[in-house]
Amino acid sequence: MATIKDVAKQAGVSVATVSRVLNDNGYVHGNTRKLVIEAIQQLSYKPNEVARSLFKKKSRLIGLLLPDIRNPFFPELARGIEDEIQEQGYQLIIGNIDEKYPKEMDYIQTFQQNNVTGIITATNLTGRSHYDDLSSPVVFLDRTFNDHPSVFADGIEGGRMAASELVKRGSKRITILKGPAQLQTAQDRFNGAIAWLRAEKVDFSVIETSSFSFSDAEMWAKELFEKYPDTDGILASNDVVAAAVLHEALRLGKAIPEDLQLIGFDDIPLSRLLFPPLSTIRQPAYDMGKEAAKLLIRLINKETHFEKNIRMPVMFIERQTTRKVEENG
Amino acid sequence: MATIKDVAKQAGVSVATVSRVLNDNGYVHGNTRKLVIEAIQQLSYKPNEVARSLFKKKSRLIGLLLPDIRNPFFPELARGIEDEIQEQGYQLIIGNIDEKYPKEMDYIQTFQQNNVTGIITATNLTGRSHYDDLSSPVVFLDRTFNDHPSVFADGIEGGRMAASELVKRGSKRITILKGPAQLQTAQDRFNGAIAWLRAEKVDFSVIETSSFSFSDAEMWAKELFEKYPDTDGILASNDVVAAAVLHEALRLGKAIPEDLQLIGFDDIPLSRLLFPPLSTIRQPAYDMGKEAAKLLIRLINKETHFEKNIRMPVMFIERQTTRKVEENG
DNA sequence: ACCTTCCATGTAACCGATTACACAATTAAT
DNA sequence: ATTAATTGTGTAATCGGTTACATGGAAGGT
Repeated sequence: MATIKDVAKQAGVSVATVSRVLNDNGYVHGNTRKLVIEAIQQLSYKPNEVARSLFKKKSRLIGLLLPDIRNPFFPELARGIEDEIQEQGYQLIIGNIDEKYPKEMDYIQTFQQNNVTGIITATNLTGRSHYDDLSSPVVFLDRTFNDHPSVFADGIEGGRMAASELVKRGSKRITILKGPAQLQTAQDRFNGAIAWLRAEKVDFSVIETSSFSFSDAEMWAKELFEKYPDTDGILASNDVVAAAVLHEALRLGKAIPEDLQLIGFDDIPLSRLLFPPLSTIRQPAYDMGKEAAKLLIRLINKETHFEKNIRMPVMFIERQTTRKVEENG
Repeated sequence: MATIKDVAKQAGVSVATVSRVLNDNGYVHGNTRKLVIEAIQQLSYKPNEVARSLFKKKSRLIGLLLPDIRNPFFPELARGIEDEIQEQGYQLIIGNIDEKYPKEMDYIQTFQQNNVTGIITATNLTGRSHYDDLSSPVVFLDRTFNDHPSVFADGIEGGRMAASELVKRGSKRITILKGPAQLQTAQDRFNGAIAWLRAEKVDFSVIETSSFSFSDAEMWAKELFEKYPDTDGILASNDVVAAAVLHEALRLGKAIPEDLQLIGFDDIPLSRLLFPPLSTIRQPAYDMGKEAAKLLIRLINKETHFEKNIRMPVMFIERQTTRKVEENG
């Protein structure tokens, strides 16, 4: 790889001049600039980002912290982020945390050692302020944390929407699968739903759950149909859980959506591939990623006067686990 | 952030000595070492990886090139890689290529500018040798390319296995969805299947396809059942395509697996969530990621005498789109 | 006692960029 | 014409590490 010195020699100028044309600052004579550009092309020179980063104390790297990229919601976020930052010349370093505090600390540490210029975190460990004394800006994605900048979907509205769509389509005895207690986003959905159901005086029951894993969800699905065999509308804590409920319902011979309606949450790619295709409350994951990236870049550029906490709209996606409004009970 | 100079001053030694204890090389007196270690802890000093990388011309970063992280097969690979390299203190930079050559070139460029110490690529652009003159080692994952180091699943055996399982369970008129022509892995599966079917003189037909996308697959599924309405065993080019076929078959009222058996390929997380859960040929994606990472690290460390082209075994995962062997034909 | 070898440590060059500062040449202003 | 401001370029310090080399003292061999 050619260095800035090689370019300088080739163009017959000093490295400072080369650097000036590279960064387009300071004074450079037109002819000199041409010579330098030619030299750069001839040597197909690309500046060494590491050297830059060392001097500037800022790289073009952005760190992304996720619970687990295998969870189908996160690739969407990651891709949204990447598409946005890539245009600005940034790169993504990812770290899977598995809800483990030491891993999170480790990654934050390493990110800093690598001079990352910003961090986006979608992890769920709360109550610790390990994000407070970082030199680089941090954006919280799919969660909020104190008054830190954040991008999140409107879970309360989502819960309300799910409940009302179910009732509007004729369900009378709703069962809600309450998501993990430590996840604010899951609680928002739950609270949004029960607030609406109470206000509307609709009968409902609750099954407590503690994870989003499919195999756990299979158990809760069984529990659900044992405890509340005559429920006719289920609000799952997310789409993976909804898939498990759907399985169990079909296994029990329930007609969906005729006997039983079901709404998930997230709209992961899987949801439309289920049978019947799952009605769900969509979080715009890809766009949330994009927004988080935009927000982060604004923070990096020290812009002012922009919204630092972005609530993204959710949307009811009507598929075939809910009935048509016309045919409601 | 404290620097090595701060540590040196605090411990009353030179930076060289600090560096020696950090890297555990050269001579350092026991007492001096203790002083340095204390200073490091007091200042909670962490070496700046950027400075290291600049001098060594090698970072602790590994580049990963993928078609699209949203495709459910790739998060598994990525996670396998990450778990392996993370133990060795490496970080992952990811790039989504979308099968676009300029994007691939861009990322390779940027990786080099960042001194990545190795690259793992799971992209599908062939016929160009843009990997030939890189200074860092490259591992091809889920594909092979000339004699470059690679990790891949045994597609030929997978195709053979899928065909034979279908026939063993009673299917007589097989239809094969032939995957995209430019993907070697897809062709291997196809060739493995038809070779076996021909040898066994089993009747089969072929539907040509050109992508792995679900919406395209919905069309091919329709085409399939129009052209070959009496097929009783389908071999899909992967699990996403299988999901589309499953939808169409259920829509047409086929009894699965009684009237029609179906086998996918990959075993993505979705597959067990389909209804009925999909029988498939499993590629050990997570382990393939791990193996690729191990292989890359061996190359980085310039080890010798190890296998540079690793063929991973595939496995038939029996779920409910195939019949039991006992109840066959 | 003298020479060699091993230890222990420090000084300074180096990695490849950016930029403060110095200086010369040109242009503008009075 | 003289001074001031602008333009163009180079030298060298700097970022934070690693390591080649130099140096000096202690230990070992004859």
